[in-house]
Amino acid sequence: MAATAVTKQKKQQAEAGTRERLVRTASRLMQHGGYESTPVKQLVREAEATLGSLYHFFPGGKQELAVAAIGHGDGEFAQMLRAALDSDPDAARAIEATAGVLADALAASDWRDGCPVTATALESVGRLPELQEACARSFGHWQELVAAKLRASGIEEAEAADLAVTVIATLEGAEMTSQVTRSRTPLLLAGRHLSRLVGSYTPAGT
Amino acid sequence: MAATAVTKQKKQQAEAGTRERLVRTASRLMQHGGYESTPVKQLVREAEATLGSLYHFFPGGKQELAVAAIGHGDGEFAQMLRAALDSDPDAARAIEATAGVLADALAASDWRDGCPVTATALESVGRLPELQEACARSFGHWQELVAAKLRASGIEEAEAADLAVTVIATLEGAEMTSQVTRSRTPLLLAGRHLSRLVGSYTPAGT
DNA sequence: CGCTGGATAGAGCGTTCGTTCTAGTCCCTT
DNA sequence: AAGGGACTAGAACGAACGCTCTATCCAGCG
Repeated sequence: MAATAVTKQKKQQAEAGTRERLVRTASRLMQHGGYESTPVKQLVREAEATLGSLYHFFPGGKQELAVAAIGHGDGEFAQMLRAALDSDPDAARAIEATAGVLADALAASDWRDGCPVTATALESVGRLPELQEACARSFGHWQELVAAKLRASGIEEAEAADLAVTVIATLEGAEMTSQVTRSRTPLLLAGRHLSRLVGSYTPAGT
Repeated sequence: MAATAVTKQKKQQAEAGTRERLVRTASRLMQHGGYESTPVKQLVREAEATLGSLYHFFPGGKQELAVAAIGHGDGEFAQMLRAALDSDPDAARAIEATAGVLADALAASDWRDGCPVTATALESVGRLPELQEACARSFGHWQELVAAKLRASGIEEAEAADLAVTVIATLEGAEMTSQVTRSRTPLLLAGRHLSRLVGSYTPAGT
């Protein structure tokens, strides 16, 4: 048991290359076009892997890889979120700054790099339960990050949790609107309004 | 010219059956799974039409039909939005009521009938420009409906337009979150928070 | 040194995709 | 009654889909 565990660890280091490349590429492509619009062959080509490798690492095929890709996107977005939220001690201003960061990233990618989960989430509803759950988990993680920031700014526990749900939902909706209209404005407005909303819950000024 | 116009009018009444059925079915299926996940054959079957009819009415094929379907979904959603916004003279309360209506409709459809545009909008970004523009137009229409309501409640012109963008974005994001998590809560929270936000802009109480 | 099993490689499977095409039906006009 | 255009009908096409399969490579071990 212990021996197999060690072996497995070694193997994972060795295989990290191809497996990681597949997951990262899948995450990026699904961020752009979602699940159905991302053919396995293109995925494998861009990841510089082969079909053999894909089905070796993911016997469950495209869907299993997609679940892993959502997990990867979850982590990446969470990292960006943490950094943006830490940029200002005040929660309201930090959230406005986050919207700004999202707007910049979106514009810099020619409006391609939206939320790494949204597109897939909508496709998965009611047809790919495992994917749908992975997406739901991602939203939960991000909400928790925001909630922690709100609590740190003195907002009461339950209120913070509720507010965090709306903050993430608004950022998601505004990001989609910015993508489709090719304009930073929706995200910047969302930032401004979320800041005002959050500010109305914080006990004191800064 | 006038004669052709009359002829056309007659024809449109005659052809309303099949063409309308195709558009309505496309709108419904795309509401659930988006563009790529909706095969033409299934579409034609459920609309009780045939491929011949589809390519007769929409020489541009699936994409042209999709644009028409987005337009149809736009109109349907706008109608619902108007009704919900009219349910209360106060803008803040009306918007909260709207979120409630969306939550009820979503739950009643077993979380399938989300926004008729969102899924397609995300898929269209950067690959199907005509579809993307149709989606952007839809968002614009809905924003205008909300903006009018806000202005009617005494919010200043420019402020109302900005706020309307965030209201629609938040409702979109919350609806998606509700769909994926199979829970009314995100929509209901969005309604409560939007109400508070809008209330902070309205001049007087009620 | 040969053996073994994880990893790579891609041709090819059956299926399904969007679309085209020809044939046919129906009704309006003359 | 005859002609013509709008509409219906679905078989068939090439391309692309996700996936399977056999062959090969190569590092680690007895």
